[in-house]
Amino acid sequence: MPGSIGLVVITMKSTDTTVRRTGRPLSFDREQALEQAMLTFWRHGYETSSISDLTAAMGITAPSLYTAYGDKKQLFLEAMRLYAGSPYDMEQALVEAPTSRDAAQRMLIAAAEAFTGELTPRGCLLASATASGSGASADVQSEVAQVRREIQSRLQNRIDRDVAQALLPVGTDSHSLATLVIALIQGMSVLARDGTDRRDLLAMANFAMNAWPKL
Amino acid sequence: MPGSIGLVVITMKSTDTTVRRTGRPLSFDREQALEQAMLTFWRHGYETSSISDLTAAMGITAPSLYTAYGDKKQLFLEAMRLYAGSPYDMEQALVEAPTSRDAAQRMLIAAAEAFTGELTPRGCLLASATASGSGASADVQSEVAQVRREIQSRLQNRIDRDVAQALLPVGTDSHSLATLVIALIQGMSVLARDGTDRRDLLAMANFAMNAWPKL
DNA sequence: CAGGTTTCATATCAATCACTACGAAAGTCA
DNA sequence: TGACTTTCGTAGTGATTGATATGAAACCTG
Repeated sequence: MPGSIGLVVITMKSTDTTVRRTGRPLSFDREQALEQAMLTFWRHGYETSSISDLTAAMGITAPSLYTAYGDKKQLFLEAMRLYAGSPYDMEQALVEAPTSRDAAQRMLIAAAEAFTGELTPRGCLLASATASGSGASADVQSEVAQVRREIQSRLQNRIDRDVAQALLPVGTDSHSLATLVIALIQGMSVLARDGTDRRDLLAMANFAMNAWPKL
Repeated sequence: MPGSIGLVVITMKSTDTTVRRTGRPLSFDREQALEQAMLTFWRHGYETSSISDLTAAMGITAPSLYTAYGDKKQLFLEAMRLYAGSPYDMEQALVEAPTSRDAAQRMLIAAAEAFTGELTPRGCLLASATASGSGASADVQSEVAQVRREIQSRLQNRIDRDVAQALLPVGTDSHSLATLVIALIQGMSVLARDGTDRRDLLAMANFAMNAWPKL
């Protein structure tokens, strides 16, 4: 979930960059430009980021953008994958947490910190970039929604595991619990954009954990 | 907070409509057209609703829109006030609730229902319409944020009143509590837009109330 | 070097953006 | 009725949108 600024993200693209290709080579760093595109989408949203905004931030011209990434939609989807990180990473984080309660708390804390970073835009790209849009971008909105649902689903599975292992009361409503955590994270994005500072978000997240079921 | 579809909202505009005015009269219902504009902004957002979208929904032409409402920004702000209702109404609702806990619970339930209405777009206009946008709409974003902050502030004051009357533990963190409720409402908007149904949102809201302090 | 391939910068494309000039139409007021 | 005022529909404004055509430039291969 957190943005990976400064981290080298290993993307699993089909184009193998180790193969020597003929023709004039790219004159810019494809990953670095993608990161700038991600930051632009993060700050200004999908439809409300223009190609001009993107090319200015990426330091390339429009034709370079289109030959390197396809079109605006594909560029956004690639930027979104860079932002969200690989699903494997999150699966790992959920597995490594001792309990689902820890996992939820860590997610909330990580969100509060990521949404108020000094080097990045405020809020969450997944929450804000396609929060609204014209009918023309319905497919992009739905792809973003699917990423959110997948995160929620993985957390719910983690909770179910704890219930099965008697770390949570029998009959715990794992669905509502996972929904609650995701809703809080999305809501924190709005508040962070409004200027709520990190300390307040962390205090709120801490408060919210009081709703977590006790044995 | 809920949209007032079907309700006549008394707006406190300086233009007194009871005064006979000279010249050709308006050929459309100003309030009804405003409601259609609100629904359009609600569904598609501020920047991502075009003047064409708005005039089509309102059943008027562009010049009529501009003479009646000013420009796109003023139309949106007026539509937002129609959506949010008068501050007096919300103050009243907060006062009428027996306790701040009831007030918070009612706000959550009202939000869950309003965000999944069959006659209205999903989610919350205040949460989604300006969730992202170009720098050109920063002033509009800030006005929406101010409405959100005012709602949060009023809830916090209501909580403080309960603390003073010993209905809540001394030292209750009213700020975090109010922040939590607002964050949940904003988050529910995102989930409602993703397709989460009313039943799930209500169950989640109910679950979240477990975080409310007990005496 | 010559041939092939890809990216480069320049200059644009049609479509849409928010917004408005203009004159006819429709009302009030004397 | 005849001014006066305001809104009406038509047709556009310049600017910006996402996306490209074009030919020169830069690389690998042979």
